[in-house]
Amino acid sequence: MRVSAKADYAVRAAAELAAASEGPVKGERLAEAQDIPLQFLEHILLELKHAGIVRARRGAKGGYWLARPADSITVADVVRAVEGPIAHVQSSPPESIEYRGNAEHLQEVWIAVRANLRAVLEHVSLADLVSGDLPAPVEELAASPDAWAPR
Amino acid sequence: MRVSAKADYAVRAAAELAAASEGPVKGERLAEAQDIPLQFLEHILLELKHAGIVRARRGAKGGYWLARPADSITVADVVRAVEGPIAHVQSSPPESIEYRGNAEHLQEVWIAVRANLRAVLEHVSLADLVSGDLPAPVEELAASPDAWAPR
DNA sequence: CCCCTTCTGACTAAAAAGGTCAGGAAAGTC
DNA sequence: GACTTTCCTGACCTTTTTAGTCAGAAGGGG
Repeated sequence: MRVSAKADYAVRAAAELAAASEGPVKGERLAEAQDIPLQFLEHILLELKHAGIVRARRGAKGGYWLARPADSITVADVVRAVEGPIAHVQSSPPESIEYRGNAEHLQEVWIAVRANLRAVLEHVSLADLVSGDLPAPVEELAASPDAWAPR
Repeated sequence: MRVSAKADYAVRAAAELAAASEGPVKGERLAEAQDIPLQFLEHILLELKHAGIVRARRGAKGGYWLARPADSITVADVVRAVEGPIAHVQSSPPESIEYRGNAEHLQEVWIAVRANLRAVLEHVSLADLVSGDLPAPVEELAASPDAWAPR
């Protein structure tokens, strides 16, 4: 139930790309802007490229840019590209698990958990993230003081 | 963003305890009922005991039982006991992370993610889980066919 | 042709995941 | 008091994941 450094880095780099209006951005600039180890970042960017989220060109004047408009790429897209499916249980998707005995309804709980994760991650685009103008339901979640309390 | 086998096992064992109306339940019975490796389960039960969720007695007629009524223990309690804090990013709680540059609003996103996780996990009690009578908002989440679609 | 930058695979160290094994310690029974 | 039962605990183990680093190949630009 935790977010890996890789996923965090990936989203931050993608946000930086979303904000770069023109031309390819060098890996080094992304690494500096977000304070990410360069060599690790390049591996992440490669994964994003393979997932079709990012494009790249080599050589002088080379760099990375988003393959699609920033408002059509969600945080979920980026996280899935580097971490795989969201909210798997024991490495299987919750809809494919069969629970027995008194745990039968646990499946519905995990499904609800995933649905609520998706409700945030699939509705925040990179454009939203950069502008800070998050979808209203997400904004509301983050506005509650209770959401900021540790536990 | 995944649920470990340990957490899954812990919740299932706790559900089984919640359903056992009377007397201590032996580890072996729990293991059989939920098809969990016995020795691994005992370690998990020990963690639940240390967290004050479960109690135990040794010897003949010994076993495990819930330390509190089943409707006052949530799935979140059990998951936290074995997995630690929910929705940490890079091993830190989201409210303590400072993002720079174009990723500034990422913090709000992770906060919203955690809030939505809590919205499910902290509101489903072991009693709810066993009866199958989940809180209405959770039920609604799980009812949507979209929530069952892989992605 | 040379420099720049991405691309790729190999490698590594440390931690986590998912267990197993062996024995000790309390509680109950004969 | 011996014996059985069951929990309790630490040590150990294998595999996978995490979070990187290193070295070099390959493609673009001037």
